Amino acid sequence: MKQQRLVLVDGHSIIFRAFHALPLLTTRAGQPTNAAYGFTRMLLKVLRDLEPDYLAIALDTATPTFRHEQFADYKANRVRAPDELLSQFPLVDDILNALNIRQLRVEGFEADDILGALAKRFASDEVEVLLVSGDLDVLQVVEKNIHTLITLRGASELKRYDPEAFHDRFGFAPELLPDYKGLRGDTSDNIPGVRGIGDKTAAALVAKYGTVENLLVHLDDVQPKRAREALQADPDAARLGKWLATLNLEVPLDVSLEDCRYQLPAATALRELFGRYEFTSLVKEFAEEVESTVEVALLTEAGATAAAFAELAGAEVVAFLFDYSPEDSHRARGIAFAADPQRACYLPLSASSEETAQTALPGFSDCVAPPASLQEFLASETPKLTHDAKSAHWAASLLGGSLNGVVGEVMLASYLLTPDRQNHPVSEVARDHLGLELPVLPTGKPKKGEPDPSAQQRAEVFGAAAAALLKLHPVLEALLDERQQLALYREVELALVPVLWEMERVGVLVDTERLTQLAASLGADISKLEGHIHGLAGEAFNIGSTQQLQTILFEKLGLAHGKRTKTGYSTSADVLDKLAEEHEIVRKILEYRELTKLKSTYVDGLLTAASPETGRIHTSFNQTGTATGRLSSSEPNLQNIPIRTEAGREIRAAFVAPAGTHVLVCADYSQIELRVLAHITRDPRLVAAFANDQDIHTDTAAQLFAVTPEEVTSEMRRRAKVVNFGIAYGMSPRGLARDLAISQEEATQYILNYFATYPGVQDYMRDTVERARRDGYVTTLLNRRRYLPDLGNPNPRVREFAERTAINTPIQGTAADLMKVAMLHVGSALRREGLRARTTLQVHDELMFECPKPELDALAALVVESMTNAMALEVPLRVEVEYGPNWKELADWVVPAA
DNA sequence: GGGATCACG
DNA sequence: ACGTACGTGATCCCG
Repeated sequence: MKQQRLVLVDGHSIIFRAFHALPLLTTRAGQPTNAAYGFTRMLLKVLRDLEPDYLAIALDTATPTFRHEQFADYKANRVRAPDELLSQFPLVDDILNALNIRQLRVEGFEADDILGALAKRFASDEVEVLLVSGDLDVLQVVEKNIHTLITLRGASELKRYDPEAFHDRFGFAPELLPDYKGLRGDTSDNIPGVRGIGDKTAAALVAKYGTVENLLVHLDDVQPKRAREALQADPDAARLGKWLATLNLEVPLDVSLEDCRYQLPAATALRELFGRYEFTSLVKEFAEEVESTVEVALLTEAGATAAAFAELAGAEVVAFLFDYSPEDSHRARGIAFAADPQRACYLPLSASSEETAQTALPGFSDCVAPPASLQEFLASETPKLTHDAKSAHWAASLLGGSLNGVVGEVMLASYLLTPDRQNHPVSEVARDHLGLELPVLPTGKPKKGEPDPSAQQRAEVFGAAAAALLKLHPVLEALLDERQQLALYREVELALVPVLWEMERVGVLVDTERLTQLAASLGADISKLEGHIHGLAGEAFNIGSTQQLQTILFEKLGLAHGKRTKTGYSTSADVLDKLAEEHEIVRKILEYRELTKLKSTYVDGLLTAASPETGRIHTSFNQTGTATGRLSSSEPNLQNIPIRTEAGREIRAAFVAPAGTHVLVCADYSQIELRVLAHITRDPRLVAAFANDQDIHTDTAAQLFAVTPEEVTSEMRRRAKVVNFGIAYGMSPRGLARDLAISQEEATQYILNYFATYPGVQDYMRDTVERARRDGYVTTLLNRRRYLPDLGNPNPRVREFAERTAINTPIQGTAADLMKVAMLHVGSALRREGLRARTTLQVHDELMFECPKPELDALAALVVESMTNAMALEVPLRVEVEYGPNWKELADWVVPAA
């Protein structure tokens, strides 16, 4: 039988070598990766070159070893590893787990000891052992069936030592290495050695006398004289040095050869792993053999186009991508589709009639309406894959048709796999998961006079991308399946797309006249304030410039400055609030800030966004924009319309229902995050408070201040509310102290009281962080996942931030899961009941509807039912419904008497 | 294009 | 001694 091969790697020594040999690479997010990358490369090289049957990695532990206990100076000269290196150990851990490599750690022993011990234990004529290290120490166990490979030149090459190679280099037997090292010392381990004996002498002495002990017996004969005197002066140095350099082979480690049997995971998993850490070249190395090119047909005449669509009718699944025009992000100037990964078609589409030819492709400005065959294809139930289905709904609609049959969406699948990514372009997702380099259009704006990329170029790029979707989507689904996220993907995210599309399509009605009046009155107030402020300052200046404002406030007027920013002293509202008593100008500036913000962002912004024909605003609900699973809203953002100040609420008055015929209906989840917290923590008191429908802040206040609920004052309740609020963010005593304007000691006491009251919450915080550190990620109720590599970051600020994120994400993310499910339920209930009411906005814990007046009670009942029963938690969910003519004047809806 | 500021949950 | 909660997006200024 062929000799089996066991490879044992000294993890730390390779990681250190890699760190120092490679420039400081980082991910886009700033996580250093050079050591993890170099280490991974080395492992892959070992796997490829050595083809081990068995493989394990030994690692040092943080605890001191028996060597430290015996010799305080052992490795005492080592400087602490830099943060950039320490922060990479969690990555290495994750990589080893993902590669399925057995990790060996034994407290009190070094990786070297483990390598030596296992080598001796398993080496035989049946099993060859290869030790891989960056240190020479392991060479001492080299023998017939134990060879070692030592890194050369950083970590890119390995030199192999068998007994002969060892003898060639050192001139004595491998087992005498500790004797040699004991004599000459080792500066890197702070082994002193015998003063006056260096490399050459030590090697000669060991070659002649063998062990240190034998050498000391024959001390009188030792030549040269210098060495003899050195040994006579300090014989213990040699004994100690040898002892330190000798591997301890008595490692208590229960591991069998079979435990280490090794098989590299599938290429798909490797690409996902390497993609996560942006090891782009490794992703490429594990790329599938990609067909050289995709054959793309540019459809320019009706016959070929009709034939191409006819062919799709019977396809199992068709991938398509719209090519959007830069002027109007929802209008398509072309569509690419593919039913076969090697062949794609691209159909240029004309600009709509009211537009000029400038958005049309060169040579195609005379195209008329899109062909009926395209409309039929999009509207058909033919199973379709695309990248961004909601935008595709828009495009199909602008083409005068509709879209059906979407069964897969690469953007959403990629989002669930890596929610931290800022965007999910097909080209990057394909690179990460297929190792496929897709062609891209020339970057940057075309220079003046140059035409846009030609239709042919666009056809190549979009055709190749559409074809890639056919291969990409199954890979993403397989990864989602492994992570148990298929249900979340298909039944929540994918199902939500048409709901969001419908909300965007319907839009919200704004009262543009009211906004215009508001613009005028704000404008007048602002210019009055401006004059007043300039007068108080004694000169005209730009109040909107923080730099000019700093000069006026802190230099000219000599007001006390607070915290610094990168560019000078802060003029933020919390700093100005503290100065408000000092000088009238400060109060006026705060007022000016409030009004200019309202006017520019909201009044003017909303007027620009409103359609001149319909008065409606069609925001975009971004489904892949947050790391927690929430939606975001943009162009314009309708999730941050003012509510906290009286002037701000005037903006809400401009969000209206069609006058006379409709009402706005707003449905809010009450205390959604605290209910989720109660569910996740199962904390008895928290659960009971919600089960009994108590006022949670009053309940908390009663506990924090040790009074009965009746004795809770409004101030106590306010403070308890701040505490409850902060808990979900992993607040610190300092943050709480600042928010409540109390001492840190007092804040600490509040938090201690809180945890004493709700011990389940404290357990949750501890357990969540601990588990996240172990797994590398946190999850929500529906198994949404967020990776938190910074949990191992040695910088306390960075690490603690990650810890708070670990605490907050399951809470915020579960609430987001709940709301998404509720929206789906509401959507199907509206359809089932045949109501004309429409969902128009979602603001995280709130849904807004535009409702025909006669449907008010039916809608409200339906919404309460759908939202309340979205998921069954340990605590009941409560929903409050209000209605009115606009978003400011709302009245409570109550269940009508039967 | 980045930083400061401020609107929301 | 040091910076503060978690998650977003829009606007303005300024280099």
